[in-house]
Amino acid sequence: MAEPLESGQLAAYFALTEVGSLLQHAVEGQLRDSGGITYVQFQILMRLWEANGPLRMTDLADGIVYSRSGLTYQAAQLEKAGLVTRAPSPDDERSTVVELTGEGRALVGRVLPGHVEVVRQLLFTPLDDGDVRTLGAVLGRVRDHMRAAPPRSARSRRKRS
Amino acid sequence: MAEPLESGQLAAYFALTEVGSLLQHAVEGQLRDSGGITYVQFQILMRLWEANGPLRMTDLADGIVYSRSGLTYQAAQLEKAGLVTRAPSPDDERSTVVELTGEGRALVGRVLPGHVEVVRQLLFTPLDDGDVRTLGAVLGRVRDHMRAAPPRSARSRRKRS
DNA sequence: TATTGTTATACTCTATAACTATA
DNA sequence: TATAGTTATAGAGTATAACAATA
Repeated sequence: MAEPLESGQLAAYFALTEVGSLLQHAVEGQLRDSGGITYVQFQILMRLWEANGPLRMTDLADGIVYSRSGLTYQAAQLEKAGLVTRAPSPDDERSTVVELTGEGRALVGRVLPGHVEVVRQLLFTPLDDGDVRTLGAVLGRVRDHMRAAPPRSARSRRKRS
Repeated sequence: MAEPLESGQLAAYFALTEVGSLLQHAVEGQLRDSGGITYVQFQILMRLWEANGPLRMTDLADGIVYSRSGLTYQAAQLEKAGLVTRAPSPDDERSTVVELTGEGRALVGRVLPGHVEVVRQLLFTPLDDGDVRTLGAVLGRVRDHMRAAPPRSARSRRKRS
């Protein structure tokens, strides 16, 4: 174990981290300027937006790598900003369900186009359709692999099944 | 402007962000456990390690998206930990040159194999050589494009030419 | 005057542990 | 006893602006 990566692997790894980093910073700037929200908050709002309905805190936490207290903090911020509501779940009194307000939905609608534009210009401008398909396929495979083998940090409370 | 992304683009974008995020978290855990350093600190050490000699603060800042004061802070942390030295440049008295100490070099040597192993297991296990080549080529093109068109945040002091 | 870097400050974010309440 | 979530606290990281020194 612990042989060095091949140079091709190293190049791919470095390119991936640099692209991810530059993209994230550009996106963070756009989100701050156009909506006054952070990237984490945007992720939370997007999950709620996609869900098109209320989600439990636990469901929100899955996929967004995060401590539970951190999520509570962010949910409180978003609630203060009037973008989401929190209420006890009818099904399970222990759970809190979070839902997008009209204002939250409006904010996503206002912010998303610019977000998409940044991503398009930075990420997709130099790629043709074949590149995009390939990229999606390869990274999709990697993502599935990562999800299946979650060594995350072996530090959090046992998650799910 | 502001048309939605094609679904293929969206899939590629989501896969990229999720892979980047999961990978970064896994790597952060490994760096903390094996070397007691953060990812940012690791990036700084790696740049110095690759440079194989002293670098000015400004050179260090390039490539690591970062405010200058943030870099000063991290360099101070690394100096306190005995991993780097800082000294005024002989060429330009305004500049500070940062250099890896023996201890810093040893730390990189100690941490890098495990780092590589995490990356290999998470990122490269599900990929064959062709995938890796393609991924590196496509992302390399994106990276070059991003470097050329740096809208970063149009907020920092003008950088370079 | 422009550039390099540091400092002071204030704020945001994050994690850990302790705690409450429900299943 | 286990699970869902919150709170308290404390620390690390970041950015902005003001600053000093050199080119």
